[in-house]
Amino acid sequence: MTDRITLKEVADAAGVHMSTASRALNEQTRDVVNAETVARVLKAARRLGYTPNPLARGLRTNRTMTVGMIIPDIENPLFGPIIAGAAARLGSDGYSLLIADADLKDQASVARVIETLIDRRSDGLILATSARSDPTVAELANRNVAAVLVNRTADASPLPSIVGDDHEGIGLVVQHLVDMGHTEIGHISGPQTMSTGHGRYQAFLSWTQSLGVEVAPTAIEEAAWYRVEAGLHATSALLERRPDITAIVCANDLLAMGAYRAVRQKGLRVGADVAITGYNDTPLLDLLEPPLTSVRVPYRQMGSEAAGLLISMLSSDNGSGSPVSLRLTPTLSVRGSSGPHS
Amino acid sequence: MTDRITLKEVADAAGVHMSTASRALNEQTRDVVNAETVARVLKAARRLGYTPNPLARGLRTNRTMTVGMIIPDIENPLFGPIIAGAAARLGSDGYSLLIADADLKDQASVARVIETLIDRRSDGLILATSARSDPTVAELANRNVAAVLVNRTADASPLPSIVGDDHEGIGLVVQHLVDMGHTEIGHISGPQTMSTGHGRYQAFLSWTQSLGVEVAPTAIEEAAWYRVEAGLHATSALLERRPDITAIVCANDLLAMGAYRAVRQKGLRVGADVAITGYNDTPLLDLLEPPLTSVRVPYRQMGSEAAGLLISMLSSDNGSGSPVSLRLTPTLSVRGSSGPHS
DNA sequence: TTGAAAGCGCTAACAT
DNA sequence: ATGTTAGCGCTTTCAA
Repeated sequence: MTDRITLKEVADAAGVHMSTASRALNEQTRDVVNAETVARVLKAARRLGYTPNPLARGLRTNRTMTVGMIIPDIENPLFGPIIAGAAARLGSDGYSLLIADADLKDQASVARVIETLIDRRSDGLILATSARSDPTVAELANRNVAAVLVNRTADASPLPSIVGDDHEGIGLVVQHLVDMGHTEIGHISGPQTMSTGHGRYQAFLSWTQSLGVEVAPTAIEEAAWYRVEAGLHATSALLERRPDITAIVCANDLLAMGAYRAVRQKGLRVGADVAITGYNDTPLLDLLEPPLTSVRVPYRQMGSEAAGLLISMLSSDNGSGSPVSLRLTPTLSVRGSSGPHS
Repeated sequence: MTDRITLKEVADAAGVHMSTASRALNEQTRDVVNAETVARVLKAARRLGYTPNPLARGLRTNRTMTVGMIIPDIENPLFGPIIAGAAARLGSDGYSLLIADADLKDQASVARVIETLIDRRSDGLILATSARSDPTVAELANRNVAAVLVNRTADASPLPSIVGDDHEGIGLVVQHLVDMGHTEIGHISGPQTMSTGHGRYQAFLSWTQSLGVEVAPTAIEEAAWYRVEAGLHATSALLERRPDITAIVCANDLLAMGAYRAVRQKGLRVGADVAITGYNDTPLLDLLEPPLTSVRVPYRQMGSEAAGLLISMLSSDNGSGSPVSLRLTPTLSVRGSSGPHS
């Protein structure tokens, strides 16, 4: 690569000492320097194409202006918007985003990846990985690492989190199904080890109860993973047991895809015979026949807010004002898969 | 964060000088040091939990062990696997991945993002953005920045690239359609400003010709963007003009989704009346009715190969052995959308 | 085989 | 308002 201009060269070109050039270039300390000098330094810097060496600066200031993000499996379409939102917010504050993807099934890999990011001297971490009981969350808090959870959270997490409001989201779904005249409503829950799976399950119980919909334990089936196949099996089991069910609330879109298949395998029609709803409003699933009714979560904003929260944690010199977790409000995209009770 | 152990502390603990500790810790120079001393230093380092400060090291060595990656729009599901593949390969070689997403429609934003990555002293760059004529590609080459193009390439690119073999992929599709008895085959091409759009278009012409399928210019329609709506409009226009067409090769899956709609709007059945094929084999689209026939590109491998190529460029002390571009072989996923000619 | 010393480029006390 | 100085933690000559 081209040889880089150093601060000293800029200073020489401007006829001032290095430290004066440093002060002139730094917004914080600029006002201490003679205005005319500042102009001269800035001009020289621009002319020479000076860009500060972040390593030298970081070595001195002990900040890298880098944030690490751990993604469980980056191929999940969920994370694109989260990354994009975080990257944009970080970039506008001068931070860069270090990405590491870890295999969630392999706890050791998660730990290793986190260590890498810390060893890199990331100023803070954004975690998209956590299960409800995740030892690393507590450990990071203990080690006093600045970190934020996004999308999922841990039980009684010592780390702040930005998540979707699952209670609200499931409420929209259940309310909608009730409005459509359904009374026999089932639930394909996500894994109860994840906050989303657990939260949506609890929300389902809570809303059906408060809306006066009776839900027997037989109307609920847990999927072990967020996968199409798991949704297929769970729904098959559910329909076998409870053929009277006319609407199924799925804990996410992949499970809903499995439910589509199961319903069809039973010779029933999605939407007309059995209403199905998803969660996440994954792109392209509105192209299905029938298009999937799903809860839209503002994932891009989620990434952005997580970054913002972390930045505020990093820049609060005082330890005051403990950072506040956020619960983002979802909306319901009503489509053909959730027809009226016939 | 916790106070970090420095090399000096390790050296003191081991009762040697800092420079000896440095040599003992570095694989390259370890053999210069007394074996017993090495053991003592390593033990001390492990006991104290020493991790080298990458900023100090980078400042000294002028390498950050960081690679920057520019993504056009990270929300495109294409890039998840590419990122994952690259991150894995880089990680195993001690590199970290800096991600920046740029708005492709905004050339200035692309340039800004690239500068950020360079200013960060990334050792090299992976670009997933380039159009066929992209000034930044030439500029990077001129500036002698180590960089690799992935997924797309530029015309006569001075930078090596890892892309899918579009000629091969379209060949699989056309051959398949011919096998199914189709003789009136149309093409919804991608934007000709992108190498994928152009390459697949050329491949379509080439394969139809060599397989003896006559293709009038009226059988081809260009979509201005890779979007569902563009596919819808283009396909509508195509079918309006050429109602005799029984098979449509789409330049990517989103365009194919638009084609589904257009075909249905004409009161025709996808698969039975008009065969449709896509490109990319986007997850979940096999769940459509009918499931989409599409060309599968090994995107994860693509990311991995790109990283590997860049690493080899970075570590070749000699300027010899110019890096070799790669063209990865795709496969065809045949599904219900490409039925036989009836 | 090991130690001493310099310096990568920057910031921040301290001095003027 | 500006210059002097020290030092962040490391690698790497040069000496011993």
